Amino acid sequence: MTTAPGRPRDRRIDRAVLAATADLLVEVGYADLTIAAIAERAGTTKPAIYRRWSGKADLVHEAAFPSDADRVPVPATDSLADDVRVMVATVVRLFAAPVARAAVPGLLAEFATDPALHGALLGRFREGPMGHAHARLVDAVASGQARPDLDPVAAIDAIGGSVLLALLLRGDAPDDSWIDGTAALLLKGMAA
Amino acid sequence: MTTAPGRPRDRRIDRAVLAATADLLVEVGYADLTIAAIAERAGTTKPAIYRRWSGKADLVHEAAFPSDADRVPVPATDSLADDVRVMVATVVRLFAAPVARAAVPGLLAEFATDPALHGALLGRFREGPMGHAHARLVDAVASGQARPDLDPVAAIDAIGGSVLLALLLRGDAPDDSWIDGTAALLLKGMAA
Amino acid sequence: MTTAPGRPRDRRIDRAVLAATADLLVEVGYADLTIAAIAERAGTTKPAIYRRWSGKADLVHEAAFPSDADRVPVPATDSLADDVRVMVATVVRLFAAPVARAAVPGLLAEFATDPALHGALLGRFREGPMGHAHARLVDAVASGQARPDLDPVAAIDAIGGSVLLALLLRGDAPDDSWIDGTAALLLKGMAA
Amino acid sequence: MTTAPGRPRDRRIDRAVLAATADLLVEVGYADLTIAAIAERAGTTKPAIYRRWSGKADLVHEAAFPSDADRVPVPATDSLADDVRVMVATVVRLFAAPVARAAVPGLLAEFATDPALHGALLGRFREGPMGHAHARLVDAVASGQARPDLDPVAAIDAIGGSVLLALLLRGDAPDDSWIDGTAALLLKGMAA
DNA sequence: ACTTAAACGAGACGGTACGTCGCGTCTTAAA
DNA sequence: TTTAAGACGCGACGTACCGTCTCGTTTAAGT
Repeated sequence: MTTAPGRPRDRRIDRAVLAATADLLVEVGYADLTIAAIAERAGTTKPAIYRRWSGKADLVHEAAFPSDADRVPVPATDSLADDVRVMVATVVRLFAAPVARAAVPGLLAEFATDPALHGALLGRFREGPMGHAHARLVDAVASGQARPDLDPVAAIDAIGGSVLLALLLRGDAPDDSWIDGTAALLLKGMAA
Repeated sequence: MTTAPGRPRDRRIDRAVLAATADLLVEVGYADLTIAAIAERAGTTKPAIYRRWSGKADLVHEAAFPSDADRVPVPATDSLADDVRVMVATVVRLFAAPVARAAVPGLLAEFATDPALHGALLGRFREGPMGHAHARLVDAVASGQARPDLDPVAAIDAIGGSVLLALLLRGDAPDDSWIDGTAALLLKGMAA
Repeated sequence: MTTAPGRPRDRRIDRAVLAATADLLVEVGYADLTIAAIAERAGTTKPAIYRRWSGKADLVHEAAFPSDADRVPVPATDSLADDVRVMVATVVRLFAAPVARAAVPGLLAEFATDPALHGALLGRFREGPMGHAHARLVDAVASGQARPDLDPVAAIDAIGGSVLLALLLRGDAPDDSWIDGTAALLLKGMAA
Repeated sequence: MTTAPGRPRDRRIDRAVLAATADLLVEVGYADLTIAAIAERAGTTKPAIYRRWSGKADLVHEAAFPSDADRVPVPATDSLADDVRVMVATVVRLFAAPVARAAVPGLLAEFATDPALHGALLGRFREGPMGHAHARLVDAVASGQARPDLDPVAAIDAIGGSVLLALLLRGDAPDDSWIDGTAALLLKGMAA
């Protein structure tokens, strides 16, 4: 394996653009976010951005959910109750961050048009928290902590969907009491 | 109360525009839907549309969720299990229709920019199926069918969110087994 | 004949754009002339310009050689000597104007790419001064003022080409002594 | 004088680039000619080209008028008639070649922006055919073959300009009858 | 053989302009 | 007043080409 020919990419531009995107996303929202404004804020130009990302959605998806953010795994304990609560709290933490809150509705809208992007973000979640949760639930069914007829996919839909809808309907991050209530509801629904 | 002066609006244009919007929405998706294309398909012009609706979001929201569609109430029985299953199925029926599937992500994205629209659609749901569900759950808590510490809001988030996320993640309408699994999960989470 | 439907063009925009084009052409030259700068100077926008003209060449050609400028015919006297001198002076007047001087090289270059534009400007000249000159020379041959074997086309090439090359080679407008010398040369070449 | 240190330039690249430029110039015209395309056609890269020429104009000017092409002098006879005809034919031969026809309008346009290039090409012609012609005409005035008041500069403008305009107006190379007619016209204009 | 220095290919860089598209508004004549 | 029609101001889009740069590699000439 040899190094790529030609002038190498300036990684500082990657970083500056991602940072500018995250900042502007929070400031003006997804709809009013323009590539030109990102370029200006990052001190670079539109072509330099299009060289790296295919468009606004691609760029925002990387800015809002950087690869190293989902590297915080759900710590599996032997208490299903604890783990479900951690799952809910993790999803809240991930999606309630200002950048994510600003990005998510726009990204969801783009998914309808761009299946590739859809798959990319989905895959990333599957290999991250969603994968962990799925494995933990399968394990819980096997060990008898959860009902034998529990559908892990439906359970994950319920966990993620509750948080997503709470955010979309009310806009602000769910508080601890909401998290407790939702975790209790879901745990009772799953437990043996 | 006297009739308005001048030439009256042509109601056929209202209908043609709504129909064209629904059709195009399914054909090209929310993002690629343009007012000019709707006008052309409906055999009318852009100003005639802007005279009736404030913009794309307003128009789509009426085309995808016509006022008479949510007139299908959740039939309250005295079985919480039956009612929860009906709630889930109703939400699926409402959001899995092709027009709704095409409209929802776009509308969610517009909510971030346009709080008025957010409130409008939300209010409509609150007075429709969501309101029914909320009342039924409050009643269930009071009658002892549900746990006394159940938070009806969290429960509704879970019902709606499960369906929404299932649609967003997988695109196609959830099948009966998913509905059964989700209804069972949620019911067990709520029941006394 | 009925009037065109729709909102009519704002003729003031036409005029403002043509004026701005002529001004900027002289200020910055053809190569550095941008549509965006013209739009800004004219107080309008790029799309409004592209609605009217197909591009820079089309616009410049109209700005540099407005339809009413070539409406100054060569007055035919019965002296071929006088008329040839007027022809030379007319071409000088037409092409030595600052706007024309700035426009001509650029337009010549575009002709290679855009035959339609070539034909348009050519036709306009044919119906203007070039047509007059051609008619006068044919007449001169018939009346015996000019040599019977004179080719009017070659003669017109010589008149126009002399002026054009003088401008292209030296940049500044030919003075009266150059005009006298060239007129004398050409007259002697044509006369019987 | 010692030889330059470092790796010497590859002369094959010079030749390949000039050939590619001439070919592409004829194929796509000056305006649509890009340095990247030339580099690709020549099997080299943009920096290798910019190392040798300052830009498109410089490169084209060398490709269209190679230094050895103007080495064909006007053979001075003692007949002014013969010599004028040769002058006209020489200019036609020089400018009617496909490469020159494609290059000239573009180069003329660049002259407006780049006086250095203007001077360079002009100087080359002055030391070539234009210089020869000028000397011959001065001589003709002195020897009495031409009118004593003949302005050699105006005469050269007329010769070159006639050919240039004929090419620009009609695009194809002038035929022999046009050359005869033009030579006759100019000769009669100059002769004593 | 070993340095030295420039040319090489590759391709990203900052920059500027391009021509197009959709928005939501407006102006007109006719109905 | 609404209609059809279409131009309006506005602002962003994504692309193309410019001429320069930064790499790692190659090629001679001078040691």
